[in-house]
Amino acid sequence: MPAKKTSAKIKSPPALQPGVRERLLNTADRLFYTEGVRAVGIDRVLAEAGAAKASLYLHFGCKDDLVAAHIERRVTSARAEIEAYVIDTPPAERALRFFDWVVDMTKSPDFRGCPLQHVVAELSDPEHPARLVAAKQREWLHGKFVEWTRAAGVANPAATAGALVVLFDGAVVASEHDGPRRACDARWMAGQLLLR
Amino acid sequence: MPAKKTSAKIKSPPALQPGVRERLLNTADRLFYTEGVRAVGIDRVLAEAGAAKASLYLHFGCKDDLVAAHIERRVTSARAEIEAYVIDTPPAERALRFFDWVVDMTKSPDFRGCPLQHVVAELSDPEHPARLVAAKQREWLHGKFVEWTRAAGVANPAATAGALVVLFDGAVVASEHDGPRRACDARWMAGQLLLR
DNA sequence: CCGAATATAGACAGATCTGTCTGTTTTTAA
DNA sequence: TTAAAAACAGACAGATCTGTCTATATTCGG
Repeated sequence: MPAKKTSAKIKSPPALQPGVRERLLNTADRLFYTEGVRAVGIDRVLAEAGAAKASLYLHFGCKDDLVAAHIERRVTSARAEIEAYVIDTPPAERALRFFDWVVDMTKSPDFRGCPLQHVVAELSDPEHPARLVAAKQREWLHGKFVEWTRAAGVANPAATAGALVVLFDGAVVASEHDGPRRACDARWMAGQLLLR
Repeated sequence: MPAKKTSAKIKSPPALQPGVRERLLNTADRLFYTEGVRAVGIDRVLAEAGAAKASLYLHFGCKDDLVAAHIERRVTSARAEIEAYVIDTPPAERALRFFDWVVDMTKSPDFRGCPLQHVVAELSDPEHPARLVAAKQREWLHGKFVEWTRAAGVANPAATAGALVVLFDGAVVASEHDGPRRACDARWMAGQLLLR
């Protein structure tokens, strides 16, 4: 019996693989983004995560909440990425710098559009928990645009911020369809809008 | 038994209701757009169309092809609408006029985004018949933008056309999330881009 | 060392999905 | 009038979906 303990000790130098919750979320995040939240069933997630069904329902309650957690993770990581991306740029130039990040993102080999837009397309109920998270993120982004356009000293920061939201959405969707060149088009247009 | 025939004659002054194919497509088009192509099952379409399952599979072959027919219909009607909308506008101003149409569309009470974008979000396979139809429509729209920007006499028609594609996509997506005000933002930006 | 918490494994229920097939009824056309 | 074509009605198969439940194994703190 001590043998078991020994093997257990060897097995867990703190964590050889992440905890089951993390594993589930990693897998769900990848599959949901790649194939769509309605196209991917729970059994798929469980199998690829190597987890038990009870674990999923213990940690997330139901599939809808797992989808929401997936969106939540995307939102959190996007915010951190963006903040880090513009941190070394003078505030006045951050709005334009942001579109460099967008271009980079669309050039990533596994880029497949915006998970927030996908979730809105797939889930028609605006009260779905995942959509509530998405809506908050849109407010956050709009707020950032207001902040950056103010810093840039444009004539009408509020209106310009709205325009930049359109440009961002367009860059992502159009790049999903036509490739990253569209994100470059968007960046160029943002420059036109800001540098005057 | 002649009574039956009589009632049949009365019943069909050529067509009191449209043919079954048309009825199916009407219903599918509405449901697919409103709730999503994966969220709506065949039985739903059959029930609301008042049609038999055999009719659906006779006329459309499989669900994927019904989805493609739904997109095809949207594409056809959009082209006709757009052509009609700009017909009385001088060619040089048609690009901008087009964004008036976009604003109108986003103000429609049952506007819920672009069915083509939705289908791309929902169906991850780029070879899905519905996505092939959508891809063609994007080419068509881009071609229109090239035509209109040429007529407008801008410096670089090709580049401007690409930018307008981004603006269009952004207008539709952002309006789906934030309301038609975003389409107005897009129209304003299109004006900035074209009037010089 | 032991009990509580956590995870696994998988059966199960109940619903729903696409697609096929068999009949019956209605419509249409010769 | 009659035969072929079209539509209806719905059973059925087979797969898949979410969510619950039971039973067993593992992990870990006290």
